[in-house]
Amino acid sequence: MTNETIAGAVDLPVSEAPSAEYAAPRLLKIAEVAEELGLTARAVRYYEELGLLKPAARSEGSYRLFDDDDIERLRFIRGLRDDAGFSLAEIGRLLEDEEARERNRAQFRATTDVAERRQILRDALDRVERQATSLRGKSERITAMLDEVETRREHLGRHLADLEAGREPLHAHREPAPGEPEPRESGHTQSAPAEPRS
Amino acid sequence: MTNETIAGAVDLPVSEAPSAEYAAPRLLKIAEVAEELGLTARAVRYYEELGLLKPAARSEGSYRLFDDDDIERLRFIRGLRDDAGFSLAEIGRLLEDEEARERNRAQFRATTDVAERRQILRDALDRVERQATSLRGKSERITAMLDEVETRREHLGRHLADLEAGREPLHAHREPAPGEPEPRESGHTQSAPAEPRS
DNA sequence: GCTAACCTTCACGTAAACGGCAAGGTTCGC
DNA sequence: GCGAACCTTGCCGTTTACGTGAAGGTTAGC
Repeated sequence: MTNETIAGAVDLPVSEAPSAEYAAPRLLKIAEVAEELGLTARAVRYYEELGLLKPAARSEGSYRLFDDDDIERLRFIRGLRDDAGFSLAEIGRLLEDEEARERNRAQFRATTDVAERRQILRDALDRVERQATSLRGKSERITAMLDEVETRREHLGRHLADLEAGREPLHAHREPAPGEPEPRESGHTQSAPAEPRS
Repeated sequence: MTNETIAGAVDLPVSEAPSAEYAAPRLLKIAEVAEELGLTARAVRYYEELGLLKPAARSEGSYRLFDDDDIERLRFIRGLRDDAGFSLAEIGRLLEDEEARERNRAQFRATTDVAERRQILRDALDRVERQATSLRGKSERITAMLDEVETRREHLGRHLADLEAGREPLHAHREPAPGEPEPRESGHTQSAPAEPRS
């Protein structure tokens, strides 16, 4: 309902009017941000409290004001939380790594000492590898489950199509029945109780 | 320490000794299961309390006894929790779907009515598609992040290799610096504050 | 310049996912 | 047949990720 242009509710904080040359960077109040992201104001405050979100900016009367970067960051957080199932602590670590990366880039540019640069790169590489490992674990697990599910879906689809077309393949020649893949015994991605062994 | 053959602590529930022909199905007590899976006994009891795990089997004195299927199920649960970040409630739903699938297969085999079979297949397909959708969301999100991270890693790797080899490519010709990909402006997978626009 | 609507900071409440302890029953080796 | 070790069922405590007021300041429209 409200995912069209939200615009219309905010009009730049009055304090020290900009030189009218900087395109005013559209600052949103907490409820607006929350609405746009499908969060609650409380949640956003909580994320700030945990240090996931920088103090953003405050109005004269200490209202929180969020810019586009903040919103991006919040969207990122929400994605990690909802889609990837990370805890806020994990998200915090990922974001910290992200910031350390920023700082390192500055550091890297600031020095010309090769040894120091090498060290910075090493650190960055370590962090990135930790992130990758963490993600790969989740990714592999989920992909495996997804494959399994997709296989079943195709199987079911074929079955259903057969039935719909009237030609029921009288599966007396040991067809594995609806959703079961071929009886393989190496299972450890299998979950269902599987038929009794004897 | 104890992940070799656990055997030695359990000796089949005495009640009504089997005909000595059924290979005794190795039943484990809760602590043994917990150890093998890296869980705690409390957690396992909690999963049962939530209905994720069937009553398994009880010894004469009401000790919980777990068989291989239970262990598989627990391993599945742990995987979904740790790797995929599902809540126990979500896991419960997935497991219920899994069981509904089992029941449906039995139903399917039990009937020969084409309409009924078609309905069973439709239901199964619906459930599977729900699972797939749920998983795909997570998978895509994580894969996207992983790609991003991998890209950075390769970038860093090349950089470091260059430095190690002594041939520092004096990146004065606008090399993006350590971990930054080419400056693309379409960003919305980006999180870090990005350099000031002007 | 007043009020409704929004914001602020406490502060306590809650659901989820267990941890931990108490009081008592069970198993098992000796 | 007995004690150490393990199990049982409560039941209360804890951490995480917020929800829900309370008490009061701020903003915006009239």
